Amino acid sequence: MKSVAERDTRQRRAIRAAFERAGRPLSTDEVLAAAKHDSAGLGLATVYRSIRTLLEDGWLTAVDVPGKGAVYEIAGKEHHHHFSCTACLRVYELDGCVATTRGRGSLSLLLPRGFRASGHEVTIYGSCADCARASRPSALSKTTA
Amino acid sequence: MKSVAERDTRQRRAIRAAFERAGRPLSTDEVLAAAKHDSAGLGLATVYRSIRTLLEDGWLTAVDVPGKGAVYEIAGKEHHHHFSCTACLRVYELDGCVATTRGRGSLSLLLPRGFRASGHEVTIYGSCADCARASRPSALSKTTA
DNA sequence: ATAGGTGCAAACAGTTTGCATGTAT
DNA sequence: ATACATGCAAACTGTTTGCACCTAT
Repeated sequence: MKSVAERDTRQRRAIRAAFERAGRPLSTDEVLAAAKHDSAGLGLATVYRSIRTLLEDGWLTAVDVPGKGAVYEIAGKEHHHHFSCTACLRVYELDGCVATTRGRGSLSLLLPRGFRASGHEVTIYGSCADCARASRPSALSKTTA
Repeated sequence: MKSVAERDTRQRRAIRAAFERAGRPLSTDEVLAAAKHDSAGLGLATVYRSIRTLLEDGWLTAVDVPGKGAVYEIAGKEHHHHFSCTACLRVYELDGCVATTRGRGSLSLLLPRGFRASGHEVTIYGSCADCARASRPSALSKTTA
C-alpha cells in the first residue's frame, strides 16, 4: 500500500558514502566534492534535495556552525558538540557535553529568572590536530628533519 | 591632520540609538525597523554599511546565532553567551560563561588530543521570560483573572 | 567646497524550484 | 509503465556594490 519513500540511486548512494567516509559533518560543497568521486556530473541541486530527504528520513541532522553556515552529520549519535577549525575550516564532532562534564545543569545557572532552556549548542574554535601540528614550529623537526 | 573618520548623520544616530534602546543583540531587519522610528525612509543598504562601519570602529561586535544568522551587539562587554528564544526569535545576552561557572578549562576536556582551542560560542535555546509566561497555563490566572 | 554618506537599483552568492528527461521499481 | 529522481536554468533571499544626489564638516 505504502508507496516507496526513497529510491536507491547512484547519486544518493554517493552522498551517503561521502558522509560515511568523512566521519565528520560536511557542508553542501564538501558533499558535492566528495560525492562527485563516486558519481561524476552530480549537480548541486541534487545534493540539496538529497540532503533534505535524508534529513526528513532522520538519517542526517543539520548543525548550524557560527561562521560556517549549515553542515550535516549522520544522525542518531548521542548529544555532543562541535569543533570548528579556523585554519582548514573543517568541522569535527566532539564527544560529550559541557553540561555533563562538570555536574548537571551548569548551563541553567546562566539563565535569567523566568527563562526556560530547551537545548543548547556549543562550538569550540581553534586548530584541529592536523593544523596545529602544521603551524607549530617545534613540530617541524618531526615533519622536516 | 587626520581626516574625519566617521560622520555624525541622522541615520547613524538612529542606528546607534536602536542598539542602546534594545539592550540586546539585533539583526539587520530589527535594526532597520527600530531605527526607522528615528529616521524614516532609512534604507537597508545604509543599515548594512553602518553596521560594517560600527564593527570596524569597534563599537559593535557580530554574533552568529545558529538558526538565526548574524546579530550585532554593542562591543566591549566581557565574555558572555547568548540565549535564543525559539518563540519570539529574539536573542538575549547572558551573564557569565560555562567555562567559568564550574572551574576553568572544562571545555578543553572535550577536545581530542592535538586540538587547540582559541575560543568558544555557546547558545542556549528556549523561551525567554515573556514567552515562557505567555505559554504557561498556570500563569494565565495572573494574566486573565 | 568637498569628502563622506545615503537611497535606489543592479549585482552577487547561496539555496530552492519548474520542467523536460532519465531511471529504479 | 509509472512515479520518483536528476540536471539544468530560472527564481528567490539575503547581502554588497555602483552611481548620482545629498549633507556634515
